[in-house]
Amino acid sequence: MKLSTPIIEAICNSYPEVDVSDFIFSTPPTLELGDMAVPMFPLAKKMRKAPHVIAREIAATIEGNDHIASATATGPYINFKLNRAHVGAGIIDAILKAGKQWGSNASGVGQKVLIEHTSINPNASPHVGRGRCAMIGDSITRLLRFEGYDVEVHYYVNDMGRQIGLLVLIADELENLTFDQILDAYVTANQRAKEDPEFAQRGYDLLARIEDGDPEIQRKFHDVTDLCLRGQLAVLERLNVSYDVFDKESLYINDPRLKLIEHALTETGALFTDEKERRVVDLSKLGYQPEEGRYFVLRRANGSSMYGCRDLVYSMDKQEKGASLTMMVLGEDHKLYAQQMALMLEASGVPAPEVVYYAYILLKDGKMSTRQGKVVLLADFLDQASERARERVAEQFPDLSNEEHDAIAEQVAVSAIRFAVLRVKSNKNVTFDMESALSFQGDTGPYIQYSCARIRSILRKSEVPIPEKSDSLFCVSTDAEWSLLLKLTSFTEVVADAATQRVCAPIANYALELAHTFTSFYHDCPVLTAGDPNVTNMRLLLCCATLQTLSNALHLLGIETPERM
RNA sequence: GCCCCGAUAGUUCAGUGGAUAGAACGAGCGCCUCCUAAGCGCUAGACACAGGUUCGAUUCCUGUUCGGGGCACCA
Repeated sequence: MKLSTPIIEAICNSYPEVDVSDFIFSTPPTLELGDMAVPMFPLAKKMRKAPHVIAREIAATIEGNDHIASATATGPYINFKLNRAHVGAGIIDAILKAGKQWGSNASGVGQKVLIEHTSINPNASPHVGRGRCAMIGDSITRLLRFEGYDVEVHYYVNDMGRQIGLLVLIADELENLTFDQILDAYVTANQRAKEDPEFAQRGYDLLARIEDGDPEIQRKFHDVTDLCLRGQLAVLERLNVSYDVFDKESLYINDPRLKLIEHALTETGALFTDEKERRVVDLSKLGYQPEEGRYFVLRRANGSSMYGCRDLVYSMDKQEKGASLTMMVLGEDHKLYAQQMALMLEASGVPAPEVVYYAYILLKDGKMSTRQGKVVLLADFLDQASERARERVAEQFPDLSNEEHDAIAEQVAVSAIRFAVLRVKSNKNVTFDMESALSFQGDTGPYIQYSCARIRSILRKSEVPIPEKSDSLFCVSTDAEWSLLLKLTSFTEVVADAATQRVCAPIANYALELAHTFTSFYHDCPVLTAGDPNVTNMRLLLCCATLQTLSNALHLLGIETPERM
């Protein structure tokens, strides 16, 4: 039950004319003032009385019960104190009963979602900017699954196009191209295409041939793409990011459904052949206002299709898979493009996907640049972070095996990067600083994992059995315990808001706050050495509930919690 | 030039139409015979600027400045 429900009931009992929508709950600045506050400003207008007068009147009529200990008017607010033992026991029991499901509102049960994310061009090992897309997409997937949605994750493989053509040319020259060489090869290829028109033309020729279905060329494109994709997926897998379905761009080249789209666009008068024999969509015919970005080219003069062509069919294909919601995670550089696609899709009777955008990750000295080698590769970060974490764990737990050291180190490294990226709202540029990301101190993923490890340590050492639920002697004797209980119970609401808004940053920040609240409790309230068996019991329950909540929150972020660290 | 995002402490980030704007890093001072010091406590420090809406704006709106992204044959 929500903490606010008994309060609403109590007020409505005395004031039947008050409507639920008049309530805005907030938290008083300090626990001394109360646990929950209701400001009287909205009611003041309705009842034509000063807020502090109403507060005093209403507070006087409220009687304590199981849930409510007291109601006090403080200026224009009514501050409620809750019955700590009763409410606290209810919170603990709800968490332990729900277990791994604790926090879920089950808002997505029975609904299917198709989400596409990451879809990196197969040309290099992914850097942290690309990783932002993967981590956001993966966390939204986890969040929606947690809420009960049936989610299918798709990855669009850009296995053709000019860049792959150039890469194929280079691969032909160098034999046995490896994944590690691909970035260099890609940079070289682009450089040459710029300086050598003949080389560039050969790349375009390859595109025309693959579109004609030349099997030899298809094989070459496939080999280069596959090499690259496998290398990229290995890195993403280290980050706990996974996909269900891989859709190859090349499969959509000569898709008959494109004709349907072109037909629909022609019907609206938007699709025309321009003076250079290109097939162009005039988006202003579809309701697009600005002059910039008004025209969208579907086919080159020679009839070969542009990227957008295949993407239109791909979007149609995704929509036809029967999901009630289709989503994409895109960099903000794709905003205009996605808007253009949406207009063309809708004109063709295909609903546009819902898009989550993310802004770029910057480095301290500016933008990342693949060409200048100014990037932080995910693999490099993970290697360094893992190495650092390993040294620490090996020193602290020499009894554990090498494999265990490695496993913990990797979990810590992944948590460092995932947390650092996910805690920032996705529409903001993030400045990534290698040193602070590697430090594991302060507001970091490892800090939260550390809190979990401390809880596990207590549970391991407990000589009394861990209780499964609260008993009649449950009591909350300190503010530290009570603050922790209040923090725990707010998880459900955090999840609900995050899921409806398709954001994961609030989950990350919640986990951090909860870890801080737990640590205060940890320092103030001895568990095993409390002296009173009832207090120990209660605190053990509190530890279990906190561990469950932190684990659930971290799971949504794709972060695991080691037993020791 | 036009369009879309953003601007909170020295730095990196939270947050809210209402009671004292939170952390962390960095700086200074403390704390391990005590469940893991990847920790804790204390001190110093911020809502870019100007208007407007409102009983009340850091939050909503407009403008300015600064930063990021985009604007037809790349994908």
